[in-house]
Amino acid sequence: MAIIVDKVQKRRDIALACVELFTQSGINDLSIAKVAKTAGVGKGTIYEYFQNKNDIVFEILNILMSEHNEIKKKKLLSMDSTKEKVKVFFSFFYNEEDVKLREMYKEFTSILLTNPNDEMLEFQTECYYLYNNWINRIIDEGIKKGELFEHAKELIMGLFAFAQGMFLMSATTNAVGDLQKQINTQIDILFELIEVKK
Amino acid sequence: MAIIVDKVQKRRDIALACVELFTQSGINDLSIAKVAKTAGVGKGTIYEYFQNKNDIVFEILNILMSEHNEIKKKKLLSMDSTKEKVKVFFSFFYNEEDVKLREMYKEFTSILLTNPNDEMLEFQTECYYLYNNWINRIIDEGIKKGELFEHAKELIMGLFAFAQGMFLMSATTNAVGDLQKQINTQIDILFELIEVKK
DNA sequence: TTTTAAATGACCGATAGTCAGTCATTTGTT
DNA sequence: AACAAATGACTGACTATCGGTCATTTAAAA
Repeated sequence: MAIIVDKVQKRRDIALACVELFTQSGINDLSIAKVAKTAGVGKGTIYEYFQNKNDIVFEILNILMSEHNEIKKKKLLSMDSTKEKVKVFFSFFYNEEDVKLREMYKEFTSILLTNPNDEMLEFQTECYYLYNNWINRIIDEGIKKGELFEHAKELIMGLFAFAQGMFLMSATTNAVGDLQKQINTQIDILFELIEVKK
Repeated sequence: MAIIVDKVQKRRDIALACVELFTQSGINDLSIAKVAKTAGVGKGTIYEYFQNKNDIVFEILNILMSEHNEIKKKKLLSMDSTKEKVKVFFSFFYNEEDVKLREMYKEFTSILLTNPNDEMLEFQTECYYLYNNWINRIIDEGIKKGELFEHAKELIMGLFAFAQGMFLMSATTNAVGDLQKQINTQIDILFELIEVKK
């Protein structure tokens, strides 16, 4: 036998070494050669661990995403107001600290729209369910605490799609000035409708 | 002088000749050589009329988009119910007859997310304003006719982003079953809130 | 015949992806 | 302990492809 490396870990390592590279330049301006050099491995090695350039984007997104989820989970636990929780939940789309993740998310979305593979679609689907559950739980709590009306859920579920759509627009047009404001205003409007007045 | 061709028209012609090609294969599987062959011109000629492959996508989208807008405009004029108008307005995202446009829209969005140029961003921005105006006018009419409450507008404006977001999700996950139903249900929910009960 | 816009495809440079060969480490044998 | 054999990891030269350029050709108009 010979050396056995942890394939999964090495894949991560290579991807991690290229986070800056990918978040600074767009994927289209990057060659595999450049990536290999940055990661300090040979070009052939890249293909031992990745199918292609898109696959590297996928791995980087995975890494940044789970980091992000950990942090957000903690943040949400330390909060009381349901409305604030919802706002923090959606802050991903404009938060200064999530720029890198957002850049990768844009690249990844671009890939999903044109060259998806099953693994990527499945990942994105999982994310969707995960976030849906998060919101659901936040709203459920709000209802239990008597802050929100029972019908809150059916209204709030559209919010995720709304935020996604606003983000897309802000990324693809010059028409969205202040994304944070737009999203939070919409949340305020919705809460007017679902919040139990005291 | 020599032959003077209508540059704008020829650009359209070439693009039109490739609509099928682009809507069937993804842009990544298409070479300029193939495009040129399909359009019946030399490779160099392509570059007389387009900056690059993305620019061809842009032209095709332009064509399909304005066709679509014409048709939709007429359709909307022939309708009475505000709610139905709104539903028809958003049918772009799932209508069987708009598949090709949607395919191109996906490709175009993908480009906008990673390699936009100013012209594309401006176009997309114009579209955004145009559609915003359309909805606004529909809702305004509804208010004037006494079908809707005054506050309808602030609620309905989020709908565009919502639909956009739902479309994105349906295109990038396996989690959205029936897009038409999802969108229409959300419209129904909203109209519950803004419709004047008789 | 001259002029000039339009069209062209051979050509070039870049790059994604492959693969035959090398290297490093472990295992088995004496 | 010494060494041979086995094998997975790694590599970068190589190939095929493709986007984009440009010198040349074509043909309409003057």
